[in-house]
Amino acid sequence: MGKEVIRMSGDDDDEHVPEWETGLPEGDDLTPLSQSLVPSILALAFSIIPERSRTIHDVDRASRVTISSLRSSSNGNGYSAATEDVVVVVDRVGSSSHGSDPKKQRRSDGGGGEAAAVDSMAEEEGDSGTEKTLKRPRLVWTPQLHKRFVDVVDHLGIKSAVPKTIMQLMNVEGLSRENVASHLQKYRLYLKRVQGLTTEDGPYSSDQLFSSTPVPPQSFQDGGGSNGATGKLGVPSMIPMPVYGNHVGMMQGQYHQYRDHGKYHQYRDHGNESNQYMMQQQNRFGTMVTSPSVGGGGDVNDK
DNA sequence: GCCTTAATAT
DNA sequence: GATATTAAGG
Repeated sequence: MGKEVIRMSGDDDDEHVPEWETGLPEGDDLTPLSQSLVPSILALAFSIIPERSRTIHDVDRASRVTISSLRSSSNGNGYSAATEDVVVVVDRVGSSSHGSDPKKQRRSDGGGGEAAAVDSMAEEEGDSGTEKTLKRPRLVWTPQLHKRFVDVVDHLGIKSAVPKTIMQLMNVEGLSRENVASHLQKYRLYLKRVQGLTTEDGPYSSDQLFSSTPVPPQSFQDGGGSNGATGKLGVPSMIPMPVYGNHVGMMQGQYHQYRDHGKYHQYRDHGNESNQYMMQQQNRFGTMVTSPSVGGGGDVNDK
């Protein structure tokens, strides 16, 4: 349990999951998920190779990779989705579900194991059912999750990216507005820092310092460390993630689901409602991370 | 009510 | 020490 070896090699499977694609818009109908977060000039200065804008196809591909990997490794792990109920929509506990929610739409059937991460670690409180009282495990922003976050923020524009909107666009079950807000806070701090270094700060005094950390080597992927998400680079560990093709951490995603937050719908239209097309690429891969090092689980932490 | 900022907990 | 969660202010 303590270790899930992730291997992303043969990623070019051609496994499609038709069910998930029905109803989804064509890739060409969608606007690019993101654009380069770093201005070209800046990128040039830092020797960052601008990546092409991502499209739904990219996301789809990533999803497939994830799925295939899950399938191949689902045996050894306890999180193999039982059979059905994979998608868990936790928001609103008592509400009768209607089948129209985009979130619920995605259903995987035996085999695929994609669903919310509700992980269960919530053993302590009694039982399932009262998600409201459950304590939510600490959310771990995996590279993938973060990437998605960045994509969305980038898509919205840093100025209009607010927690709620971001959360909606990310469309990740179990992710609360608070989670996003917190992460956004950190992200803004990071951006500010970067900007400070490049613009107002003198010439290129510390550019080198920064350019040396365009991408975290592998510190992100910690296998057992709880939040080792960041090594100790001299810089904030949040990097917009040029990591494309570096799917190393793809599987490790795991976030947990917490109390119901689902209370809002989407009343205030921000003008962009083009969401939904983002498929969830990482949902419940149950690994736990949080703390105790070893499979254990018990990290109930929280306060 | 939501967003931002600050403090606290893990 | 770093990151996430929680609380308070705007």
